[in-house]
Amino acid sequence: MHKQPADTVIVLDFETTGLSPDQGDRAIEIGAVIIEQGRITDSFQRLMNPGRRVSSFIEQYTGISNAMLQDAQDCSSVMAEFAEFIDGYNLVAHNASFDRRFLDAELERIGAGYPGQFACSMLIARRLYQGAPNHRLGGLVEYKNIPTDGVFHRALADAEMTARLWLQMLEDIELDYGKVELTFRQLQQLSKTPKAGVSGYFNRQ
DNA sequence: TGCCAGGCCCTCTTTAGGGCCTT
Repeated sequence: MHKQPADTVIVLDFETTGLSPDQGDRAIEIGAVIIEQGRITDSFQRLMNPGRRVSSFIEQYTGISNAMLQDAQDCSSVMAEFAEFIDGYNLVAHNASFDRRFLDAELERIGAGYPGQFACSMLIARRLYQGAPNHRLGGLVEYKNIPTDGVFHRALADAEMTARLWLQMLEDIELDYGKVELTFRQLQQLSKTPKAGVSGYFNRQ
C-alpha cells in the first residue's frame, strides 16, 4: 500500500474527550475526506457517544455539547462504519501520532483494524515551510492562504483543511522539484528527513 | 478527589529540559 500515489489518501481528524486514550479518553467525532488523484471525492462525518459526559473545556473547544452527544450513535457502531470507509487507503492527519493513537484504541475495542499507513501533515509542513510562524493547522492554512469556511476544531472541517494543506504541499513540492508522480512512501520518508537535508530530498530520489 | 500523554526537535544536548502540536 505504501507504493500508492501520494495524491490518493484519506485525511482524517478526531475530536476527543482529551489528549490520551491511555488515560481513558474517547473519541466523540470523526471526520474524514477521500482524496483521489488530487481531488476530494467523498467525506465521512459522525458524532459518537462516548458513554459519559465531556468536560466544559471540550464543549467550548469543539462546540460539541453533551446534548449533541446524547443522541449520537455509540463509538462502536460509528467506528465499525469508519473501518469500512478507510479500508484500502493510506491515511493522513495533522499531528498524526495523536489521531493514530485514538484510531488504534477505538478500533481495538471492536476488534477491527486497517491496512493503510499513516503520514503526518504537520511533520512534512515543518520541513517544507520552515519559515512559517507556527505549524498549527490553523496557522498553516493562514500562511498558505488556503480558503476555509471559518469552522475550526470540528472533525470534518479540520479534515477538509488538512486535505487542502496536503494538496498544497504536493503542489509546492512539484513546483520546487518538478516531481510529477509522488508516492505516499516518499512523503512518509520526507517527514523523517532531517530538516537541514530537505532542500535536496526530491532531487536525490 | 485529584490528576492526567506522547512524539518530535532544538539546544546552553546525549547522565536533560522544555517548546511545539494534537483534544
